[in-house]
Amino acid sequence: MTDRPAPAPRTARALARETLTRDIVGAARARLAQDGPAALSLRAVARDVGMVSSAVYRYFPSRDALLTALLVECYDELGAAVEDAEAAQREHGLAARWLAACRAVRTWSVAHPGEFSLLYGTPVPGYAAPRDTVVPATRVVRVLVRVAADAHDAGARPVAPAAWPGVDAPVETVVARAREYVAAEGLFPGRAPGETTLRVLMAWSTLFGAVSFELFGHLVGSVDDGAAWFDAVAVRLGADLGMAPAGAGDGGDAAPGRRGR
Amino acid sequence: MTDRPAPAPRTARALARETLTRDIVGAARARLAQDGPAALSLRAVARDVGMVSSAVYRYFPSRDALLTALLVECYDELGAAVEDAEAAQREHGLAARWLAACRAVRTWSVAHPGEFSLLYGTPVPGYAAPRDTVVPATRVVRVLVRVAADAHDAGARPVAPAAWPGVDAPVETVVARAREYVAAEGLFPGRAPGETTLRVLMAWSTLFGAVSFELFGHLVGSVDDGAAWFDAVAVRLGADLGMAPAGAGDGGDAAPGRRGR
DNA sequence: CACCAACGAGAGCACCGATCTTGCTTCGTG
DNA sequence: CACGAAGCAAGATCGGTGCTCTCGTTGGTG
Repeated sequence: MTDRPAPAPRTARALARETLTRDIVGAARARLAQDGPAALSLRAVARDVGMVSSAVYRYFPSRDALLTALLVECYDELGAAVEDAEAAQREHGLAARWLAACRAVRTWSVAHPGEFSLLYGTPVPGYAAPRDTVVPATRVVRVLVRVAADAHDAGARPVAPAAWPGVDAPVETVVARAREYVAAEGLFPGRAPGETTLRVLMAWSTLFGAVSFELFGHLVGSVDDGAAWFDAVAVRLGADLGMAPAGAGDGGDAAPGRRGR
Repeated sequence: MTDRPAPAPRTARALARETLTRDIVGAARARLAQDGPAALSLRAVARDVGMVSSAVYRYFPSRDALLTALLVECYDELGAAVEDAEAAQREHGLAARWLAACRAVRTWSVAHPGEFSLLYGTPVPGYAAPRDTVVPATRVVRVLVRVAADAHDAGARPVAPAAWPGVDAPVETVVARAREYVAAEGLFPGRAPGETTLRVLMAWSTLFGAVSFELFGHLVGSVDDGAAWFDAVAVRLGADLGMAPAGAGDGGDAAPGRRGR
């Protein structure tokens, strides 16, 4: 929780423990990538590392703890992939950053379907994600918020829909908690508008849904080229946030809302 | 596959088989609702119906077959719920129909989280959904397409985004297969526009993502009121399709696209 | 050096899906 | 009506799982 500088594991035992722990996680990672989270058997990973199942319990108190370690590792890997992809486009404008971040989500997920299932699929029956996982889990959406914040700074505004009968809750209260979090983390210059905040959360839901549908086969017969489909989705999500590519329309990096109000 | 009229199970044996099969599915359904699909044990449902595990294999050749039966039952239940909700609003305009269909997706899913996990969660490791499941699985998206088609008929047009650099595939080809399906099923009067088709698929992905995030806890800390959050999402998805509630704006049931082109 | 904690191995528990054999009941038909 | 065939439930069995316990052994340290 606080500082854990890992002060040079002198003893051979501590060193062996560290490497063995990594070996176990690595073997579990391999099985996860191959068979998915539901088929991840503690005994199988024990065999893979040449141990007996009971010996693994010296390193992880339960199968759930091993799952948690994989969870944070995968969350961090995906988060880093998205962060790096976005950062690499920092010179190429908001649209390029948004598109790169979105594409990174799909790229990593398609390359790691088993890990994706672990992160975002059906939770394991009796398993409740511990606190350690929530911070790495937010890295992706933080990138999306940051790009949206810069777009907002550049003048991008999502179009607020007209009032629909029977839908009365104002946007600001729907995403009140999200706005508090964004403010507390300093992700937005000033106070994040409710409409933008909602659209980012919505975009994240859409990205996840699109990847999930593609990976789990809910789009067979409707979409052939997953990458092209995802690009089209990402472009529209960006446009819905008020973004426009550089050189399009009025020449600004971000176009203002498509209709005044 | 062909006609299977189930010609009045005369014999007591066939009747007992039918009721027992229903009992097994019912018990499995109860366990599914309580513990989720991963914890669905064939032995447990056998105990619930007062049988030995091996006896269940007289009725279902494997656990996967039982899962398939549950799958089609749940797909049909969700599909019927969405169809009924939409049909009930047929007199109240397109926006009301769209909102009702969207809400029905969430309502059923929140009421049946275990079943939702089975339908849309991580696929069971070695399980591949058989052909019997694809038709019931499409009922929800068919409703969405039908409402979008009627909205298109009334003049609703989604806004096509500006061209983004690096994204070149035209919309029509991205959703070509979906358009073929829609045309073959006669869901759209005339040929469905690519932009509308894509937006419907996108909306379905968003609805699924929003429900999934809420059910699996990916929104804790960001959204408190799941129903209000979902309403806000559904409204924007409808607006992105070009819909507007009756009486809003120019008074039409569906407003034309918010910006010319 | 002597002690103790960490360690790996093995046996064992309860549970799982799936298969096979063994009798018993019921059905349809000669 | 009777008898064979088919359907049926039960039990044993097999390999697998997560997890706990008890052993020797080994490594680090007072």
